[in-house]
Amino acid sequence: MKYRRIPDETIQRLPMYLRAFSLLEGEKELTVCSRQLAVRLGLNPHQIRKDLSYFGNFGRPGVGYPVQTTARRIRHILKLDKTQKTALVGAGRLGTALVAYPGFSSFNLEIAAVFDSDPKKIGKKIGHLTIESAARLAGLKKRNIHLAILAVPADAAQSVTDKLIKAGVRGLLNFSPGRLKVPASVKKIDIDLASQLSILPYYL
Amino acid sequence: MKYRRIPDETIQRLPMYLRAFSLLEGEKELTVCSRQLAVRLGLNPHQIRKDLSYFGNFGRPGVGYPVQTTARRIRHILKLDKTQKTALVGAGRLGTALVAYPGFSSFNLEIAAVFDSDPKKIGKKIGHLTIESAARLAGLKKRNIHLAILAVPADAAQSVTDKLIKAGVRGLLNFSPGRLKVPASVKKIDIDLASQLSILPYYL
DNA sequence: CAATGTGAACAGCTTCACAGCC
DNA sequence: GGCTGTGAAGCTGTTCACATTG
Repeated sequence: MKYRRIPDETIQRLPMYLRAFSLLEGEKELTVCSRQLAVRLGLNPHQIRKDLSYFGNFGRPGVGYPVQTTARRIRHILKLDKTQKTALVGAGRLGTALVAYPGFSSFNLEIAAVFDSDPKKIGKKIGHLTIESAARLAGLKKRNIHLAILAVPADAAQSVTDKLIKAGVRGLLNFSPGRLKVPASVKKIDIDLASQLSILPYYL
Repeated sequence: MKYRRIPDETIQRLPMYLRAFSLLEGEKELTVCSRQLAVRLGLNPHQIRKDLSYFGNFGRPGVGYPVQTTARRIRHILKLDKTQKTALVGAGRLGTALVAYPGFSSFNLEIAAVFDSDPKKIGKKIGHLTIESAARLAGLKKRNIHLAILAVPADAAQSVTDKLIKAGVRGLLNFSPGRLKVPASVKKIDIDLASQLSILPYYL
């Protein structure tokens, strides 16, 4: 396939594909076809084939997709073949829940540091991590941490973000509501819990 | 404007608009034009005008949008002009964090009941709510609760969902990964934390 | 003159149809 | 015959230009 820009939507579906392929790996399946995958994931087989084809020829006509190879290749594309360290800023209830969240490890994601600005929290432990002062954010670059999760109150979000970016963070998962300005070189994903929930009543 | 189907994306932006208009209400602004709003929200003025125009004539040419009226109308469209009660299923760390989450109330959203299947947790309190047995989910209809947040482990998600739907729930905010089958009459929004985070390394 | 509302142009993603391969 | 990969068609959402209104 000649080069075409890969849609963001395709990237967003890759973790779903990876999860499915990992499961199939565990089930010792050797190959899987787009039709079976589509049933498992509740989407269209054409979509799956198109998505995977953006990255080269994953499958073999007449056979399907080799489970192990494809899993490996998706992991590689998402850069999840090595553990990705993430910093968490905000050791409130949401932050604490995220540290304990069991879903990250299967994607090779690891929360490797926790920061908070509240002096009373600094030095305390969450799981096996010690809460550090926000002043130490600048050290992230040396620790090779380039991803961060933002779980701080809205009024602190922008200033923390600025510090993170100065410290070399280039990917941000933002739980705080409202607008967060980041340079184009930084990828930001917003999860606004209240907005998401407030959409539901509309459909009642 | 003659009737046209309203894009889902437009609905998804309404909470953002509502938040902005609520803020402006607090600032005692009387009107606001799409250009100002666009700057505040970091998007395109055309987009805002198009979005709002789906619901009738909100604004006045030459003037802008009346802050209070528009806020009220968006609240009405989203059915947030009355408090919307939500059930939370899963009193783990994530569930606990959600009960305490401060962002819901400004949208008139209220977590009004908490359920868990662990007998050790039942009867305990989270904030001012008492954790109830999952067996009591069937009573949601009588309590006039039609929305639910699902924060249970993946393997319990489908069976809980089936119970919720039997109990009359018609809107679901789902935090569990993997596919959840719901009838077309039920609106489901998925928040897959691990998938979201695992997209970030791709862009590094 | 300022700003909305909207048909139309545009862009991007999804679905389709089928050629090519196993 | 079964299944992938892909150009093309179809569809949906965004951006634009401008007529219209205050």
